[in-house]
Amino acid sequence: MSSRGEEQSFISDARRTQIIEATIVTLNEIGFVRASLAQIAKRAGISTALISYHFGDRMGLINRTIQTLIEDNASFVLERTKAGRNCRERLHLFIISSLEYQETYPERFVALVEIVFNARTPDNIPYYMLNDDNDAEPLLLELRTILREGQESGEFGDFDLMIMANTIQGAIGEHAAPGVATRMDAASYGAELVRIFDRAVSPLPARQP
Amino acid sequence: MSSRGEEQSFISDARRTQIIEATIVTLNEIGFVRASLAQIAKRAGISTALISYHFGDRMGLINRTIQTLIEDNASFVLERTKAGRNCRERLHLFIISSLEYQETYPERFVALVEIVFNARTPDNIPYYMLNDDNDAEPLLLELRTILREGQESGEFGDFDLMIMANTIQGAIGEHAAPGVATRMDAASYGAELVRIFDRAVSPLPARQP
Amino acid sequence: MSSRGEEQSFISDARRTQIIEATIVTLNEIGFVRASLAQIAKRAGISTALISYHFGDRMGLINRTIQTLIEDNASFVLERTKAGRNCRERLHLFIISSLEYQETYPERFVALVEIVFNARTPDNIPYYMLNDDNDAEPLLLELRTILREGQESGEFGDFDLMIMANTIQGAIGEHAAPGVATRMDAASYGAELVRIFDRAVSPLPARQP
Amino acid sequence: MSSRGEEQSFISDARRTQIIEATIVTLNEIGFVRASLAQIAKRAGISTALISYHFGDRMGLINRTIQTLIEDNASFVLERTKAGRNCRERLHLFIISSLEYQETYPERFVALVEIVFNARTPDNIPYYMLNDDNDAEPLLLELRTILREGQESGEFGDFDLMIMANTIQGAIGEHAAPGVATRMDAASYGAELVRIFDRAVSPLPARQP
DNA sequence: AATGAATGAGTTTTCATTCAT
DNA sequence: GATGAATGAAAACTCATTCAT
Repeated sequence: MSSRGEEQSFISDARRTQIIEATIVTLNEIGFVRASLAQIAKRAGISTALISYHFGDRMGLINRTIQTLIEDNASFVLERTKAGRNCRERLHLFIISSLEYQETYPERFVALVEIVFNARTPDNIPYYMLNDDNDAEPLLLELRTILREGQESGEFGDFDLMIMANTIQGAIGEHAAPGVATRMDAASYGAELVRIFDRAVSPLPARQP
Repeated sequence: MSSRGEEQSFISDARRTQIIEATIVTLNEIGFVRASLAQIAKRAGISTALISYHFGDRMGLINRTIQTLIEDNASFVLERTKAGRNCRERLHLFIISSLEYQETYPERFVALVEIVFNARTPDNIPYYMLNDDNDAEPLLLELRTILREGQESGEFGDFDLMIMANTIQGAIGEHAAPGVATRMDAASYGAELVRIFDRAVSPLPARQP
Repeated sequence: MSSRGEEQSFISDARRTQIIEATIVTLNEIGFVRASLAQIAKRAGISTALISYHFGDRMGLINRTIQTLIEDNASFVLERTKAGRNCRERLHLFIISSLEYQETYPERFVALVEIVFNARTPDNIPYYMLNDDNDAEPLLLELRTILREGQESGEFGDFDLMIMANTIQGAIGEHAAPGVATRMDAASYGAELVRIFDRAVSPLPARQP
Repeated sequence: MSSRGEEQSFISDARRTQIIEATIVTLNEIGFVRASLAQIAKRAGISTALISYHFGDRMGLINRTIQTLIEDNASFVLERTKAGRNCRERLHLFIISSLEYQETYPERFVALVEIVFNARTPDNIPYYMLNDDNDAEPLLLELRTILREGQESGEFGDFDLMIMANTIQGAIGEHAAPGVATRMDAASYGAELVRIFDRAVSPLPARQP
């Protein structure tokens, strides 16, 4: 509670933020495999020992970084999504704001991918295999909620919730695929995704000629 | 033509195959980052020097492995897909046989993912950013062909070719997502994907009630 | 200016000096080819990683070592040579003090030879082919200066400057040749060299009977 | 005695010669340190195992190579030197033909230097420290003989035999020093050396004005 | 005579981490 | 809070050599 303690905390927080930002830059420039503490420290302009001091060990830093990345992305998208007045609109907003985030902070998306697809727990479980259904992945949960409520309200037709949610999220991530982002900006890509999934989630109009 | 030359080639080829298989196992067990030559050699029951002898260097091995993985997957799927009598059927077969491959050789899919998302060229370009539209990625090309021909024949409606192709391929890969494969076998998952994308590619039925 | 900064610098400098001395010892004992970082570290009583830490890489260490060796030798000889009151005297002092240095620090001379005749640049240019006329080789430059000034003052006769300089320097180095140093100490060897080159540089008395 | 045996011997000899030539090329291109059997075999267009087969081990090859180089050089120079009708003439011929050899076969001289200054015996004695006075070094022996006989005949004055011999031989080698050979061809360099050492070996003319 | 296959030993270098200051 | 110093471990790679063929 002492002002000294707060002051130190401020400094610590700033340092941690700085290091995490340097980590994101490093992941973009040279990838997870080569992102050693030395490389990160160089980009942060500090010593490697200071990273260990603030994050305990390397995986501590990685975990804090991915946590930051997920939270940032989630808060950005969730804030914009909740403005939707019905499920279809919320789905549209989800797609569009997700792409807007990717376009605005491309390096954050790359850093996220680098960690998720490279990091493993000490017992060798890949991070991309970790997310048990309830924990983490707030965006996937939100997407499922939108879809479920849409089905319950009759706005959407019949489909498997998890599959549709994963498919939509996967499609969003594909904007970063090689050749795609260079060919089409996030808004156009989003518009097309909206068209595609509008049809995909619709209540079976194809069978009612 | 001498039996000597063939014999030696047999030995070499067999060794190379054995090492690539050990690489796939290693990538599954401990991931790309920890898949050192020592770990691979241990699983193959040989010395690390022998790997260098047969593949030049580590990236030589990685590149040969990914090439094998892509070719195997492609030939499996393409062979089954070509049996389709129209574009919709070929799309169905593409989805179903892709999932069948993933379910039959899950460790091959994981190995592919590990390499694609972790390897980088010497100038730090991620492998997942490499594929220019024409080169490599035979399955993505086939998928685009199916979709394009479907549009030309009127079987399919209007949508962006690349986006739809990427979306479908992404959705197929999501079968390996945590919780999905445990909840649903490849056949069921495929059936659901077929339903979803049948609607998504249909010629605008949603707007014709 | 802080005692902290100086202290740390002291530690680093001392370490670097210690490592260079261990390098010289190693070069004498087992030669350039076998002088691995491990061998040097063993003699210095430290880890190989510490060498890399202080010198970047192996060639960094080698280059710093040779630089030290050349500077030490040059300052020893130049200091004694400048006491000469005319060119002939300076030439005598140059020869004698060079041999004195070799006799006093024989291991430094060996280390220098080991590096110069074994090291190559990354593009395979031998170190013994590197010295362009102006750069480096301060002793050779001094020798040429003495000879040139002696010619200009009339103390010395006509001869090619570079050839005579190289010949004298070569002759000095030959004291370390097998059988020579064991047969004759530096002072006697120097006296004989002085006699020889006194005649060699003299203004053609042989043709003026 | 069988023609088969001779034939094989022919093949063996040719092979050995070929490998030694490849060794010389390799030593020139990349130096002793990097001249591995693999590099030599590559340049010879054969397998490394064949080198081991013909020379036992690496040092066997090196020793045969240096032996060849020394013999070639010696026979070239000795043949030309013996034509001299007195000691002074033989000294001139020795100097001139030595330089002619160096200019004609520069890569042989470099290879010799690379081996002599880099190779060490198993108990770490440098090759450049090996030559006991009688053995090997036929050219140094010849040079000493010329000088001794010149002194005995009165053609030459008083000087230390070994020192003068080493000095002359060192001066000859300096033609390969950086900047020298490019500035002056072997004939001019030889002429200047002859002038210099004519004075140096003369019977004390400097003291008789 | 010749080679491909194979390996153990050894190379340099980088790494994450600890510790005294 | 911050750093320079230091290290053991591990990385990829190269080497000389052996051996079966």
